[in-house]
Amino acid sequence: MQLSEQEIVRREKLGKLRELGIDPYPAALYPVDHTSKKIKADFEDGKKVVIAGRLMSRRIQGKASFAELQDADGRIQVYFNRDEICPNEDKSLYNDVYKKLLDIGDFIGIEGELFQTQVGEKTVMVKDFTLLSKSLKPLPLPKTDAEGKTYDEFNDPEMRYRQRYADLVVNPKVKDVFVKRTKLFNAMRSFFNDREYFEVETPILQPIPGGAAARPFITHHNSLDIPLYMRIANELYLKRLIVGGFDGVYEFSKNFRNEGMDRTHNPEFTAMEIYVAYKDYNWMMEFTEKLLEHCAISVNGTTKSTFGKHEIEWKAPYPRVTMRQSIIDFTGFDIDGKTEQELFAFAKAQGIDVDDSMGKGKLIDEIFGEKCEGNYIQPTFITDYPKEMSPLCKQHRDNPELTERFELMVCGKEIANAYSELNDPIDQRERFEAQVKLADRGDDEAMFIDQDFLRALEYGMPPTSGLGIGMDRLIMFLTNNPSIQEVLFFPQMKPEKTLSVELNDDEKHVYELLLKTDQPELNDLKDQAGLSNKKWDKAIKGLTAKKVAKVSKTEQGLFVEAL
RNA sequence: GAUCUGGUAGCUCAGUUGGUAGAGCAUCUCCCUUUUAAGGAGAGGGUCCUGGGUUCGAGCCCCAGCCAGAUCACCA
Repeated sequence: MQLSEQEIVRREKLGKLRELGIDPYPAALYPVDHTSKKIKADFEDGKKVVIAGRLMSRRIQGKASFAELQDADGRIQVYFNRDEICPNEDKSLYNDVYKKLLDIGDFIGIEGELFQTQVGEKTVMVKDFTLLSKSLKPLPLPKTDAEGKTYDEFNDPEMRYRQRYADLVVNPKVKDVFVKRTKLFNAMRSFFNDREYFEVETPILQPIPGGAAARPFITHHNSLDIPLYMRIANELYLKRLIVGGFDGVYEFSKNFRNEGMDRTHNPEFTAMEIYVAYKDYNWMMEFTEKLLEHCAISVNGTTKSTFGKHEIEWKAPYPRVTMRQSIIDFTGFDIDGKTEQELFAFAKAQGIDVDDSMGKGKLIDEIFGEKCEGNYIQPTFITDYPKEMSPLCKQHRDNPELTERFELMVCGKEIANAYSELNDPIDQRERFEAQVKLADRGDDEAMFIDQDFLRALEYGMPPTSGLGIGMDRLIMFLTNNPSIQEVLFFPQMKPEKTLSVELNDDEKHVYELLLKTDQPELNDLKDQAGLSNKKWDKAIKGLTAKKVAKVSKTEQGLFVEAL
């Protein structure tokens, strides 16, 4: 492994610390009794504290030094004074250990007393300190000046996502996003638990990937010798539990879809699904808007949030628009009672990309997606979707062409989807069969038939309403992040290239020639090698970089030497 | 999948018809006892993403590739 100079220096310091009898990675617990936040909140002159964290900045002024310690809650200034730390003749703890052997990024523990500097900064006067863990790699540290302008920010998205640990240490705002993410999950949990709905877990490895139309990941179970799919949704399992007699079940479900990746799609993502017996989608709309209002307040302390140039108002209630009305509003076209041919012709005329594999439902969805969806900035329920595109949803009580379904649109994107769940097992079987026909027509997202799910429905499922919320998208809207990667700790990335230290063919060739002659002149060796100028240049530079050869200049000329 | 943009020191970035690579911060050495924009002086540090090509000579031009970002397409 090729180490930078700074990494080598830090490794040397490690050795020197050990020579001084200091273990750079001690085992014992460190008796922390304060955090940076607590110190600032309950400041008291002269109070004794024990804190620990990462050393994040140092301003050394001879026999004294100010530094900043960063812990999980933030930063606190600490003051190192040589004569405080080293009251006796031996000043090495300050002069050597602190000044020379510690680095930014090291974890240290500090015992000290609180005081305020002449400038009024709350500070810990260090009485003793302990190295807790030595950092061998320099952190990519940004700087902020007095005007709040930041320089040298660690802001390359690729590096930030690949090295999220460094991103979190160095960019406090990143940490805030994930704190809010967890607050959102906690807020939802308590909202559901307060209503006595039951959190459950269902299989991630499934023999049939059901509950959504998406391309699954396939894996294989060795002893059963069967294919298994990673779940694309948990809907069908949660409904089985309603069959089993639970009144309300919910699950935060890691789902996996083998599809394209971009700023709103990660191969694994988190959905929340909840199913409540004896309810319908009208009840669920009220439930959803109350839930989101509650979540917005828990996460941001207010019902408003900013997303890009939009301010979103999460306060319930939200407007409700039928899909038919929405299409009339934005195109003037009434889809009611239209044939597939008429819908196809209209879509085509509107310049929407449609093809023969699309049924009526899909055509309507394309028209809605193209002409309407993007216009809903404030939370809006779109209701009553066509039957064909909602195979798990109950037929509308007033119109057999439609279903009792709504989606919640925010900033032109879908963040929630809910049904009055289909519980007629015979109807459900027919809908699955219709999906199979769509699949035969070329719709690669149509669903499989889950016979076991049908069996469960045959035992009887009470009328139930179900809701799914895309948690990643919701947190994007609540934290003003336009990219899903910003709200996932470890977004999926292509594997990093590993650099090989081995010699390539040209380097080997030159190296062999070099070994045959003792310190040849550079130009002679170049002629012998017979490589193009560029290849020669690469080869000799490669050899010197890998420290197997050395070029030295004397009065007689340039000579190459094997090492 | 398409198009555009980018990849240079630990970090953020410059880099002139193509002439052997620069700054600031960080690092190292020395000086500085309540600072806070980063004190003063000096030094070291590079696979210019990879592989080909053109050229006497490529960070720069050409071709192919890798990775990332943005926009679009796809995404019940």
